[in-house]
Amino acid sequence: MKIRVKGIENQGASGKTNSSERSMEVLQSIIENYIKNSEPVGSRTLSKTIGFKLSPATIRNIMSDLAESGYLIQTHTSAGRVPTDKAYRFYVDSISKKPAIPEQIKQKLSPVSNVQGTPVEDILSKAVHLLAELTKFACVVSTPKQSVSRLQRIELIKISEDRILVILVTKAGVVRDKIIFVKENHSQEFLSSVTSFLNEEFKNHSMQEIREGIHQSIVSDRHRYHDLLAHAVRLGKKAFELNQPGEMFIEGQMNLLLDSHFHEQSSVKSLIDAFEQKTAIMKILDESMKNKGVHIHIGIENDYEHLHKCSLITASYRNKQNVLGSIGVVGPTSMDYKRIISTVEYTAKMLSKTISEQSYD
Amino acid sequence: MKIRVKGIENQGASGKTNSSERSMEVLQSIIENYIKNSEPVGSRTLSKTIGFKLSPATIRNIMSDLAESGYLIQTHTSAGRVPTDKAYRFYVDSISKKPAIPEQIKQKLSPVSNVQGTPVEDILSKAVHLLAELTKFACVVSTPKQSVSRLQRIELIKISEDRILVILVTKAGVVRDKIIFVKENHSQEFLSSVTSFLNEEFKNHSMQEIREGIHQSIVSDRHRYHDLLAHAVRLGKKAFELNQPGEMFIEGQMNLLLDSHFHEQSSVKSLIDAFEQKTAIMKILDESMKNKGVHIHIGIENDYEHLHKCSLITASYRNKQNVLGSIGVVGPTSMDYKRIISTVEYTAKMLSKTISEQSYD
DNA sequence: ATTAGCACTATTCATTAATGAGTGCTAATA
DNA sequence: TATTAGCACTCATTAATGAATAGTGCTAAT
Repeated sequence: MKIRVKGIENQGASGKTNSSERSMEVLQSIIENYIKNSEPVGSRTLSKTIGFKLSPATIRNIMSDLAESGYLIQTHTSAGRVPTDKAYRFYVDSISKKPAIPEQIKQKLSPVSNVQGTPVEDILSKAVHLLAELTKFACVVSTPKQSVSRLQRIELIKISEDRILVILVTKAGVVRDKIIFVKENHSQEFLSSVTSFLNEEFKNHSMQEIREGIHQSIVSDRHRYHDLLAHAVRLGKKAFELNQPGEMFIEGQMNLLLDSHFHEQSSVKSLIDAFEQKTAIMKILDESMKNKGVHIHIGIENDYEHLHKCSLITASYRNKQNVLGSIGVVGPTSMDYKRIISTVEYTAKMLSKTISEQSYD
Repeated sequence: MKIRVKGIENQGASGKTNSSERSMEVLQSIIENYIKNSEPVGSRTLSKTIGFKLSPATIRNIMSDLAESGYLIQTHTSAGRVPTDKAYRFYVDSISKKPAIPEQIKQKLSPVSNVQGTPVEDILSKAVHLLAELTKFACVVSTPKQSVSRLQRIELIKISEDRILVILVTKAGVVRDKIIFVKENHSQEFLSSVTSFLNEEFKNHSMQEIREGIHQSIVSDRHRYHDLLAHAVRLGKKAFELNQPGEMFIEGQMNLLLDSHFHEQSSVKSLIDAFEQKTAIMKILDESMKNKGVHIHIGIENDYEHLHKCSLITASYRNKQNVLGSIGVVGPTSMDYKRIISTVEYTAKMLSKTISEQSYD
């Protein structure tokens, strides 16, 4: 008897559930049991938890089939079964209605929306910190991508004969600064003129646009006669050219090390590498910005090998205009998906709301 | 026979070392051995490592005395001896000449000084990251204290009818921003006037001074007739009032968890708490800013109980004018003090050099 | 189709014994 | 008198053993 796990067909109005439906239910129970107790689940235990509706023997048969189809594995002959990544994928895909957010979580996250005049970075850092406390896993958040952000204001401040401090304020409320080096010794007055020119010219344009368009729009012939503009071009180019790599805040790495699933030396080292490198996780966060909603990467689904024993749950946050970045949780593949997914989703929503309110539109 | 470990007196020009001198040498060997191998050291082993100049039996006697004076303990009857915090204190105090910085370390840290127009925060973050890689322990750095920093420039940027973005640039090169809420709807032109007024009035003053003096200097009667000033006072007060708590960057926490000394659950949890709380470590960093040179806190010497199994090595960094913050390493009490101390010292020196060059003086 | 029963397998746990590193003490030695 | 060799003793670590346990797979009965 082989049970087809995919391609379920409901066999009419029969009161009895057909076998593949039932085996899916069993699989679900196994997964939930394992998520809860982190221990291989056996047929007897399972028979109990589902209220003896099926005998251990029956369950054994079903389990055997599920194992054959790659949903379960045994750590050793006489052990219970453990869900595979394939099983988790099935599980999250089959989640239909998300649980309501418990009042307790809402309460805990309320500081995120309760901010007056706080820089965006601090809001993000607060959010990721709370998320880590709530989920007890490692959490990450990417700062708003500069390229999509639109310019609210640029300031050029003379620091010394050959150095100018550039401050960029984006609509999203992010302030970035850097120093540019120049050959000419401009006066602060002159810089102020350039500043107001650049502000007029580029306010509300995205950094990307500005960077790409800075030749055309300014160097266009109709302007070339003006000396100030020649300098403005040079300074502007320098000011906008650096595409700062997006940053990422990490919180609660230590939580993972307390988690029983990562107790083996090897996986701990993997994780440390993963967080050290950052790029892999950053890439996943970036990816998550492209589509709406919650994104789920389960174990082996991750491209980066060091994350093969982790699942990542991410969601993007945005202001009224743009998707800015995303926030996520890194935990063991056996995490409580329902809870984590809804928590991440809610956090991202709060974040979007708060940042939208603070955005300069 | 009791050996006085403190208050050594060299007994004249005798070619033979006296007994307390010798026991100090033995102690030193034990410590270095333990630092190297992380294993209780026994009399036989020690006799070997010092080239059989003393027999195991003699060493046993010395060890016994050292144990009695509180420099060594045994984990159990038949185990070798392990240095106590008191021993480490003796050890670091007796380090006379610091080892030269290996070329390799200099090389590794060179990116810290190799920065053009990088924000101070990024430099700090780079430095602490490299330090963590070098030492394989957790490292921390505090960002420049706002209170001692002197003002380079303030900018007020109108964001919306009731919100103004304040940007403070300090001489040390730190840019801080925050939003203040106002009742009046000031025009950007008006804000520019206030801005230039505040800049003239307060440039080069420390934040502390500004905060304390903002009543006297502006509200002084001779100015009161001017309407702009009344507003400038209000805005200025709001702009400067928030004493942002100093931040702290942490890197390499995970390193500690790989360290064999922290493998027991309890101490891991302690450490997590310590880093979660931050305040305790922050306090030590602050303390370290008060005096020059490297500061060493060994195990039990730390006020904060969760750090009783750690040693902290810290050193302050500065620009030409002020001590700005400090950087440090958190590791097990059995760390290689010589190496760590000189590495931290060197890093702080590089940091000071780089930041001084970038400072706006 | 389901289930009870049983043989079989592998882990876990406690017990035991052997090993070994290290000490402390005493007596011999330079 | 300071040092050392020798020996009895202690305690942790390790390996081996066996009992208990949890679980499976198969077969036969329902």
